[in-house]
Amino acid sequence: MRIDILEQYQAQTRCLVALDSIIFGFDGEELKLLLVKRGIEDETHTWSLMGGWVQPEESLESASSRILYELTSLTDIYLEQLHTFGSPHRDPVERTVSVAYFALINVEDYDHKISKNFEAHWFSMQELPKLLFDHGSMVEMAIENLRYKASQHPIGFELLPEKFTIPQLQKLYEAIFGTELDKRNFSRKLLSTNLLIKLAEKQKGYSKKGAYFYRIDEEKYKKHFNNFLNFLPGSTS
Amino acid sequence: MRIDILEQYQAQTRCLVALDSIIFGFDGEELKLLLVKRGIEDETHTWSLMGGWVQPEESLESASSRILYELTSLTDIYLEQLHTFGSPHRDPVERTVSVAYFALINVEDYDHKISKNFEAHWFSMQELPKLLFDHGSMVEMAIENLRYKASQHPIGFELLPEKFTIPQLQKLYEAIFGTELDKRNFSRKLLSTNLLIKLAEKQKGYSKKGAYFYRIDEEKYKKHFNNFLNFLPGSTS
DNA sequence: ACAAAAGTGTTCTGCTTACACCCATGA
DNA sequence: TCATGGGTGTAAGCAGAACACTTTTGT
Repeated sequence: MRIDILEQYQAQTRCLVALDSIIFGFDGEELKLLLVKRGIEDETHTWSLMGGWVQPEESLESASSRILYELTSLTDIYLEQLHTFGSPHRDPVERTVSVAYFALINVEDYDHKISKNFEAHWFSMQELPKLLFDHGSMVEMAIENLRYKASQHPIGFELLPEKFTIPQLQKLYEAIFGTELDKRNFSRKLLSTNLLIKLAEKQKGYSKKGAYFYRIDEEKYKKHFNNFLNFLPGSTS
Repeated sequence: MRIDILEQYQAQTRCLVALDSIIFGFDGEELKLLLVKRGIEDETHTWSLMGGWVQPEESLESASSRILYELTSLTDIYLEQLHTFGSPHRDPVERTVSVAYFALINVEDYDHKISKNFEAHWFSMQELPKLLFDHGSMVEMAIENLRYKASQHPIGFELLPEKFTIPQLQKLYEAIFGTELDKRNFSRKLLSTNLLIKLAEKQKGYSKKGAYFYRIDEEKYKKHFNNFLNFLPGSTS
């Protein structure tokens, strides 16, 4: 390695590199976003995305998993890089480049008793508070991306418990797209993927008749992940 | 702002933040990638993506435009953030987080007489040399992304001169997707977008009959950018 | 006249949509 | 028994795919 290269490296300014996670959940009715008040340290009490800084020996992926784990104590969650935000003054304290990830978690698995270090709260997408810095744009981009992804890949399942019913899944898609779907067309297309395994058990309590539970065929799910689903329109009935 | 926040900021390590551009071009037959030897400074003579560092008062977008301008002296080119790469040791000299952008340029506009600071060369996608660091993965991700984008949005035009023929455009799509398309289906679907304006002039020299030139309707192009095109399969004839 | 590329239409198939009735059960 | 949500089938329309011949013109 030649000296002039090292000099070039030396001459550059270094930036803080942060990670922020847009964490989506679904409570059976609405799409939700998990926000935190970095309240212990911050008097302004603005809600913000869960975030943190990348550590010296960490990749971006593992840093964002770690940060998510610190908040939710969940592992193996769906996590995908969204976009990197780097306007010079997005963070007024010091220039910080932030890599945003979006995560899909199953709200039932989220244990809110854990990590009292953070004051966290699930917000309806309809009623988001004002967010820190440019976190609002991050959320906007994330929801767009989620819509696209969900239309093309069967990622909806990541937001549901292991056992779920078709009406639950339909409600989820309706929440993601903000539209109503025809249940006949929806279930036909869904079942035509052969991705679902019908269980003997029925859901109790929600409806009188009870809907059958299904689980996803993990093998096929991974294998067919890149197949288009095209779950977009289709109207009510 | 409370002291403990400032302390937290202080405690973090800073990283170098780089930008790398995956620059696509089309020569009428093949999809090409523009690579540079950062030869003046580098004895190893590895080819690499065009890159640079983000400056203190620059956004990521403007930094990548600037870097592209330094190499090609082109402005107003199609440039889109692809992904951010941050493995701890991807750059052996010092930890560098690199934000990759992909660019579409018209090869005819590219003036290779300019910027002798860089030894640059157009490579066929079939015959890429070994690349610096993780630039190979960047290129892989970029081509996937280009395929997707081109299938959903009419970005193909960005790679062509202002006036182009339908057979040229078809060859471009064939190069992007590595497949052959049926010219009847292709031109029908293309014209059905109403995005093309037929010119009186015909292309000379390439074929005996000569194909009509078209140009794109800029207004509609911008307006309909988000409309799906679905230019994927369709076989030969 | 012939070679080489441009240009153009039709049929078939399968997916998407729209739409309505019966079923099972808890209250 | 009735109200609520679960579950299923069918017909019409449309877009994608497959496919072949004529036109133009330079040599």
